[in-house]
Amino acid sequence: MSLIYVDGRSRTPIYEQIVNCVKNLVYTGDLKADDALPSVRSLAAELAINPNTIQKAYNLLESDGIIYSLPARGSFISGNTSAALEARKKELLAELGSLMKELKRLGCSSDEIRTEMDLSWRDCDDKNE
Amino acid sequence: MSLIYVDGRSRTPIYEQIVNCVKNLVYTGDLKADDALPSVRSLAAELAINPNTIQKAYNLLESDGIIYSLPARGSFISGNTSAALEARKKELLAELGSLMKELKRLGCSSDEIRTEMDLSWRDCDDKNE
DNA sequence: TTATTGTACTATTTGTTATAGTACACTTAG
DNA sequence: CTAAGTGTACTATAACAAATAGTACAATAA
Repeated sequence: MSLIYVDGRSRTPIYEQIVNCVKNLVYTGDLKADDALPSVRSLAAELAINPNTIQKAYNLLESDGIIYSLPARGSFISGNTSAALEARKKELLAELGSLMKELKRLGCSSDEIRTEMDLSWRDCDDKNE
Repeated sequence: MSLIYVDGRSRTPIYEQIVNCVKNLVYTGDLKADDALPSVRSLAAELAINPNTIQKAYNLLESDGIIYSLPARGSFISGNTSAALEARKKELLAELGSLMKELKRLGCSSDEIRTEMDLSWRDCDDKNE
């Protein structure tokens, strides 16, 4: 079973979830350079979605420099992914920033946010143990 | 000119942006109980979008208890909006939480996040001056 | 009276997402 | 060599949400 998962009820498109999922797996080290990804067809079967959706995700990953694909061979993690992933982190930090601003506009106190932040941080630890 | 604005390039639907915008204005005190909202038609004209989109947003706001509408009169801020807005804050805090978790999975350090957080906080101050 | 208000419709358009199906050239395992 | 599996490239369609277009009605306010 692969490490890639998807939430059909989410508002974010499936192909985008896959893109993010693979990026995260690379960043955490679960996937390293030249590791093979599941084939388009097998991953489609496993996630019970259309192969075209997987292909779309893989295409995006390739144009982002995260993976490379060899016809008749498979798809693999790129050798140099750091730049692309740094960009991904910047994206997420930007999201965090605008969320913060909206919360502040809503009258949320700095302490309130800090509390939520620490809570999530600790909650994340629990899952990793 | 009204305080309500919209970003046509955003992925979040226009009607949802309007809903959030009004909620924020109430929370910050820019809109108080029984204040009149722009009429469906005038706001549509001002934002250069379809009246039906405004109506959809107003309907959602009404079912959320944020506003009330009187036929042939207009739409106005509700008297008791605290419960609904507390819920909105909870929503945003939950978003913040999952964003935090993803950043942590990406290997983002607690300090890195704290820095971004402080930066956004200060940036928000600047705009309000 | 006249203009403006919220409201309620139906129909249509647009864009994105996802599915369905086919086909081709290539590699690998047997 | 054969057969299965690979990425890739198509076209067509379905499904859905979002937004637009247009009309109509009853009530209010100037």
